[in-house]
Amino acid sequence: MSADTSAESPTSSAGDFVADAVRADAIAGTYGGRVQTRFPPEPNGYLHIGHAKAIIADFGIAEQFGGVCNLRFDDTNPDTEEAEFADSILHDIHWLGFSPANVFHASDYFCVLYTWAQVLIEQGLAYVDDQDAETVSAQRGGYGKPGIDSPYRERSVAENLDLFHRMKAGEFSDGSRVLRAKIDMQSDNMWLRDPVMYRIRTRHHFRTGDDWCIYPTYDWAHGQSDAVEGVTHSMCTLEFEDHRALYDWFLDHLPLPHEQPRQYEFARLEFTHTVTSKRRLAQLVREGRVDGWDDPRMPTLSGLRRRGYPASAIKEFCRSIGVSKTNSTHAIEELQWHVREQLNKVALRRMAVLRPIELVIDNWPLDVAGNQVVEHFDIVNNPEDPSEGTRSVPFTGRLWIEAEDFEVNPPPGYFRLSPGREVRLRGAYFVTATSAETDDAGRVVRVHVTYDPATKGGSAPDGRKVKSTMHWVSAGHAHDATVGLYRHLFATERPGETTGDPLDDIDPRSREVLVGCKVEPALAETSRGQVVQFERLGYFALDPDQPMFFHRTVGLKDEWAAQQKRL
RNA sequence: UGGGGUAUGGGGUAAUUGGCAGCCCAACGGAUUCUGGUUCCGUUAGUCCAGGUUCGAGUCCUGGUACCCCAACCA
Repeated sequence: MSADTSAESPTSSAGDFVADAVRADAIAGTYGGRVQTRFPPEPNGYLHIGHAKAIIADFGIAEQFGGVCNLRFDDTNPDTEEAEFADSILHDIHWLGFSPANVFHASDYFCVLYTWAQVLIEQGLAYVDDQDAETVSAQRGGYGKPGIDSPYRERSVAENLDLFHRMKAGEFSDGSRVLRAKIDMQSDNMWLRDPVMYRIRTRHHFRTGDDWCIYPTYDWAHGQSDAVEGVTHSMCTLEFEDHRALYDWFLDHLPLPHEQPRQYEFARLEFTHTVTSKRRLAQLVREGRVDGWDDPRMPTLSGLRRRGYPASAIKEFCRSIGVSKTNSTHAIEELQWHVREQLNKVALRRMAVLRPIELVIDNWPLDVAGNQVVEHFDIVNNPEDPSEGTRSVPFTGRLWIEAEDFEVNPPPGYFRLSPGREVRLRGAYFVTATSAETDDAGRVVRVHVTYDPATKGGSAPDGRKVKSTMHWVSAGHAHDATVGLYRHLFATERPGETTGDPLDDIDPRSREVLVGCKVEPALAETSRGQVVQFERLGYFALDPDQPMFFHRTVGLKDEWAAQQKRL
């Protein structure tokens, strides 16, 4: 299936029941062939990987059927929302490669919502309740237990209208009154037990300023905003399934400018070892456990971007998992597979040594001044893409190699360097180990080898093979760099497995930083922010904010550790 | 305790709507390879349970089981 290796190559995408619904509507002519969706984030934090699924579903459906998808900020709660968050959200959507047809805000409709609330009041379908939140909640009853009517439920239309106007005028204190829909306090669906539509909140809103002191709730704002905009298919996550009856109820009683939209619910995207809860991510930022919303350890889109995840990998992953109603937790490795898949085609290859030991070539020549000869080799930048060309890498008789690339007593299946064995130094020469020096603790610190001048460039004229090709960095030319290895972002988040403070679950070993690893000089020419593959070590992103600091994006095959264990 | 949902190999996701259970990841085996990467070939393994209808059931019927969501003036 590699005939088409372009980034746009469509992999088989999983099924999508919303697409089926759209098709059915097209056949039935429900919306006159119109398809309109919307992505409705609340600007109270940065977008995380979980949102990517919704973005791709919303924009994807519109794209697939030649419809439009708008961005609509669900900014109905002035307590938590900020312009900074709205900006970051728009930026992340663009990064993923989508362009909203329009950028709307629920707050654009505060006036319509206010008018429509009066429409409901006039029909006797909404009333002002003077009770406090606790009382209202208690009266709501419980599962299997009916609720009881508020004593204010039967107020006259005139009185409700008057009270509602005065709520808006700021005559009442915060929390002293609410506007409620008059539906059914006996309903099995808790959301139909006279839900709150407006609450009094004397607060500054980041867009409407101090124009309002009453704010609509999610339920009163969402479906109505969809209806005003002309949305046809309104997708949200599974926990809103019970709200659909309310969504429909409101719209059934209002003078809508378009055909009535319908809500569809799909399962939220969850990963192993990953926190996808905006509340907890906000907590990490607030308490300074991370450097910010875009910290590379964060599962936010901005964090992943900084970590080197290509947007295409995230999109391909989402397409592969489809849109279904089954609650499921995806192995984070699955996302990483897509990251490697994309990166393998484009990441430049470089050599680096994370845990260096010295390799001395005893028969390496000296020049007339008695210094070691320096030879330069042209090494291919990306074997997957010859057009990336080669780079010149200096080579001498004193090199750094990876500590784990040498074993005094090689276990079975180990085919790198060991005494008497010949291996290839990538792009340079074949070398054969002769002896090793150890420190006081018995660790190998220096390996002595001899090289075969006939194998210059890395291949033997007599056709003999070696079982291993190792990476290396010239000791006299190496740059020191710092590498951050992110083992796990956060602890496993599984319902039932979490006890106490969520932050206690974070693995303190989640970040391992290696200081002073050795990288080849050509790395310095690689532009910042780019992802390179360190030969055999995995993919690393050069942090644009920190000179010579690399974040591990993903390993090649993270099973290396397991293989080691088996040996 | 009432209501709303969901169940397909180890993890996900399909099945022309009643017609050979397919695909991706993982695992395992082999081939290629100047990265223990990539690529290629192959193997293992699945319809929640119990009945029923039918020539034929993942799909339809009956009855169970498990898990998720709902009693915010959050979204």
